[in-house]
Amino acid sequence: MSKESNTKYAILGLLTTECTTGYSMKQMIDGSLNHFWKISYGQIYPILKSLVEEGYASVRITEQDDRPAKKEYSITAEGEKELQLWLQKPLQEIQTEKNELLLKLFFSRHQDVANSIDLLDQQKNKLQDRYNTYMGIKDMITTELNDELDSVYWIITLDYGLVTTRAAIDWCEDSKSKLRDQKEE
Amino acid sequence: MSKESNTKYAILGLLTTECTTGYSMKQMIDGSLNHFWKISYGQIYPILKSLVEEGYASVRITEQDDRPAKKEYSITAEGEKELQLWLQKPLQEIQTEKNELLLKLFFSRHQDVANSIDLLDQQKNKLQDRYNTYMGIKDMITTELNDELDSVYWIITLDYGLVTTRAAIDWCEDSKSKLRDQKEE
DNA sequence: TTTAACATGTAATACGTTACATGATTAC
DNA sequence: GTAATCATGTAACGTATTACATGTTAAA
Repeated sequence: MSKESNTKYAILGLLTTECTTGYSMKQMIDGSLNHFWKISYGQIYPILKSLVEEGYASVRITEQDDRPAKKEYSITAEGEKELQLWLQKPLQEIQTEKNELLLKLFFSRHQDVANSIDLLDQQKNKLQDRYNTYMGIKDMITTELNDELDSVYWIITLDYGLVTTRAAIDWCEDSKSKLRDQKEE
Repeated sequence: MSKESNTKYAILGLLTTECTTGYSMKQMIDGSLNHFWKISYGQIYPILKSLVEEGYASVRITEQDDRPAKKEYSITAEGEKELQLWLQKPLQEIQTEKNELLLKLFFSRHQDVANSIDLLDQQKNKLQDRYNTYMGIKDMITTELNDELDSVYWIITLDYGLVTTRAAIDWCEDSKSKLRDQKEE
């Protein structure tokens, strides 16, 4: 049983949105799926090709007056069926996500506490930036797209980023306190 | 500028603990670093070899009466210096962690809401199991190892797992409510 | 005797990124 | 003219997993 990657389904799913070209998919992923998925052109184009070969998508080349020609992909009936099957398939085990900060802290026993606190501050800043970005997107969705039926799912996925990032930010502060307390002892 | 992997430093760091063999490192990682790092034998043994070649570690073969012979590694002065440098190096950018559930939810607009709720329940159960495991380890550390100086860092890394998992569990419930609300409309 | 735990290692494969390569069109 | 955006693609490389391969010792 191979641990089949979901990347293929990310592309297939994007074919059900307004994304029809490899280029626009990349933009969509970098923009809206950014906090839970990423993908490079080095994967997108070969996967699109293979989706056509498998019968899950079709292509046609569209000439444009004002832009370079593009390949427009659309999902086939078979592709939609395949997507449905994947959506209904049970989730795989949650994989451990590597965390550089935690790895460093784990080996920081003989290290100066000041350095650990500095690392925690670095992380907190990065997390705070991320949090603000998500908040900005959420505001945009709730004010501009409140009528869209789809927006519930957008909000849900964004909220995941927000709540877990918030928890991580608070943890940074907590951990700094713990380290300062220990220093005094 | 290559995006140098931290895996080498995970091994180097383990050499500062009671772990001296590839086998015991694997156990340690699967046990105690489990929520923020993982590694396979296919990486451990080649990396240990390369650490020796780089002068960061040394080996000796130890025969045992009751067990198969093992290779015991120790960190060298140079290795410790290298580890220090890494500990003090600024954190890389936080990478986006792929999340199968969020990917599925993002493409669930035309899907039956019941299926989305089912996926959220699956995730919640997995998260709850994980949370309980972390709690068990934390109890063990706080009751049995409270005297150890090192325990602060263990607690901190564990707490990260606890607070982010807790946040994710709550998010699952929230999201289920949101989907149910929308269904009624 | 056979299973589990201890112990080490390599080869094939999968997955993903980055660099490379090309070229059109638009806006400054 | 030149930078930015649009647009597609491949080759080389890095990273990590899995399967394969081997063997010891202890406990049931």
